[in-house]
Amino acid sequence: MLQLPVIRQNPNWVKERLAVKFFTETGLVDTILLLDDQRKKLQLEFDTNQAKVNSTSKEIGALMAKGQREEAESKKQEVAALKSTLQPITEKLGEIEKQLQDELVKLPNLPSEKVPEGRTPADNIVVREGGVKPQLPKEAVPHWDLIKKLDIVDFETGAKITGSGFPLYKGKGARLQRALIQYFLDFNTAAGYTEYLPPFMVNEASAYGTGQLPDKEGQMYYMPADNFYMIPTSEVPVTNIYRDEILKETDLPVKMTAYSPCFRREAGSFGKDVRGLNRVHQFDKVEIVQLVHPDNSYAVHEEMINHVEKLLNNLELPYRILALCGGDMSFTSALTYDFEVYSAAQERWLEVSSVSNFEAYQTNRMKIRFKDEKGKTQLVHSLNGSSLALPRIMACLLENNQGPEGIKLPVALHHYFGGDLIS
RNA sequence: GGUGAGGUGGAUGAGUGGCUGAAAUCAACGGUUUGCUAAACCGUCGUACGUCCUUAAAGAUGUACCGAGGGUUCGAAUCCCUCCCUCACCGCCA
Repeated sequence: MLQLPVIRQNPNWVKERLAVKFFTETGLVDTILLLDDQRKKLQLEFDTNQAKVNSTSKEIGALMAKGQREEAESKKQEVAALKSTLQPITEKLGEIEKQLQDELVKLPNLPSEKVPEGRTPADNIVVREGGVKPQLPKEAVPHWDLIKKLDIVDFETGAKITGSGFPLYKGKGARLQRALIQYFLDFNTAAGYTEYLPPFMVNEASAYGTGQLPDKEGQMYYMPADNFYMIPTSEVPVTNIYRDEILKETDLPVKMTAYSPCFRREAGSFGKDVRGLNRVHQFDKVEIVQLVHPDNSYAVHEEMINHVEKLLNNLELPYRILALCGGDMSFTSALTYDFEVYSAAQERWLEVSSVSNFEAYQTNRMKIRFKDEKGKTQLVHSLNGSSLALPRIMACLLENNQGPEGIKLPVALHHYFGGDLIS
């Protein structure tokens, strides 16, 4: 959620930035300012009336103590009159506050100045590429054929147990998942991230805090009996750890990492996007999250990108880093870099990580603040990134490293997997 | 799921209708003292939204908030109702 003072101070600039995201309902900005104005007026009115009620009530107490009952009674009537004028004000104030909140939530985060212009994924800018694309032999096949041949992921049985898009990992496939999770977590904790294993369902307040609600409600699995949501990423529970907290400046940066399965309904997906492991309803992911001083967030963003890049280098996968254009960024992000790995048999790039700076957008909703050296309370900045999402990493490892003897794993995984070959 | 006890500021914890936005202690922060550390002493030490004042900072002032929401009352942390959570015991169970 954008900070009201920011909108107040520079509504036109806000509108300009929103245009970069192709957010056209700029009338919202004016509506918000209008509501804010009304709110202030009503609050002043309420406060002055309520102050009178409070002081008169005290007088009544004093009169009663002195036994002056008649005066007390007449004061009581005064209060009653005040309260009847107060009632409509209170109601109106409540309404306006709710409206203001509702409208405020509809505004996406403002893109940073670094965000490239553009409307579609084609406008994203390749920042850099790394690794080497393998030259695959003619008989090379996509991962959905490989997993069948090797019998390491069983989609049919997953569909029988649950439904399509719920893969059942088996044997070395299950083991590879475990190895990757373990490796990623070790890599992150070695870089100073504290490991968490969070709840996989969250309540409404948490889903709202990171911006899944109300924007992406349909993307989450919902458990109506308890009003819980299955997490679409561990970002949700992990960032919410510090909801409504005021940190000390010396606590910053807070660096957290967590593994979790991720649940996504992926309503509306179709075609080659969903083939095999390319897009599934349940997948595993290790996430990194940081809460940082607002002055540092862009430096930290770079640091996180380098961190994820190192991981991909260690996995010996060809990758590229994209700066997402205004039209392709998420609602809540101020700047996002996507990481894609090259899936050699499908001959396409697959997104495996998205590293974003949210500035104060999430933390304003969650009220995650810190006291600066002057003792002033301000919002921290939040960032997160995948490190990494497993299924597509697995798809690429399988496709890119296939050979006559089987799948050769990168050195970094040998220890974790307990071997160097899937055959 | 049942029964009982609770939920107060960073922590402990007092507060059963007005003098309580909240005692006290601890922690934290600033200072004095000290060769250094410790101790001692002094001071500061909730959040949000407004208003006034100011270039701003600071300051003054109002309102709300003692798990959440509602109610009673002139007046609620305090009484009542609903919900949530925590703890203990029982039941069930990985």
